[in-house]
Amino acid sequence: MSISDNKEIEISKIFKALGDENRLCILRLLNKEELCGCQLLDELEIGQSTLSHHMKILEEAGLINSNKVGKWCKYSLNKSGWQRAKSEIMKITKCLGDE
Amino acid sequence: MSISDNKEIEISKIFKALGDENRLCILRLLNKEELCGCQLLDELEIGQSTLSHHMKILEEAGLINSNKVGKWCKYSLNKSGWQRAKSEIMKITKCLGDE
DNA sequence: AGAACATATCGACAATTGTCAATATGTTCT
DNA sequence: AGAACATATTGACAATTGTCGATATGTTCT
Repeated sequence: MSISDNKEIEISKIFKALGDENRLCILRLLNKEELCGCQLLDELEIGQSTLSHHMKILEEAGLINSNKVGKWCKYSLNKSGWQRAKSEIMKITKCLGDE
Repeated sequence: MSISDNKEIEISKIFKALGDENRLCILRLLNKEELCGCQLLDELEIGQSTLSHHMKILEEAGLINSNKVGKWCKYSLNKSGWQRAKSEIMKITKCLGDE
């Protein structure tokens, strides 16, 4: 469950969360499938505490959901944060004629 | 003219550029109209050198164009960076069913 | 109960970032 | 030429961020 669905999330927080290579990599991996932390660790060149830190930032930005199942924590993409990021981009670029 | 149109711009650089409140504010202002630095300064609570720094980051990310006209520098939104940001978001969230 | 595992938190540290004042560069006007 | 203006650059500094190792918490298995 996302802890931030009901909060007013600052849009800059979302973009900040997207502005790190490791976090973008995590998001691309989660696009393919739901994964737990230890699976993500296999794919990335970072330590466990660093991963945990990144997941917290992504969750607080509303970009992912986390679901504790036994000793695992399964992470997946959360639609609402993405929707906000996209609509903000649409809003700012509307004079450019999106297509 | 943008100095970065012909360069390969990293996607995280674009999101980093979007992850600052002042820069988002600048972009929202430029959405309404082309503006020069001194006009932007009137709207923001930052010093001139700080503004110049932000404009450089936005330009290097490919999000704005700058056009020197006499002693003024006129800034406007640049389509290509926005297109990349949007298409990256679309790519990562395709499993969520964009609409 | 104890071992092995998954994740979170804490404290420390280096790197990056946002900001400013001062200065430099370049333009326009008198 | 000199004054006034617009912007860029430099150097300094504080705040934030990404990273790690160590430790804590909680779960599963034997």
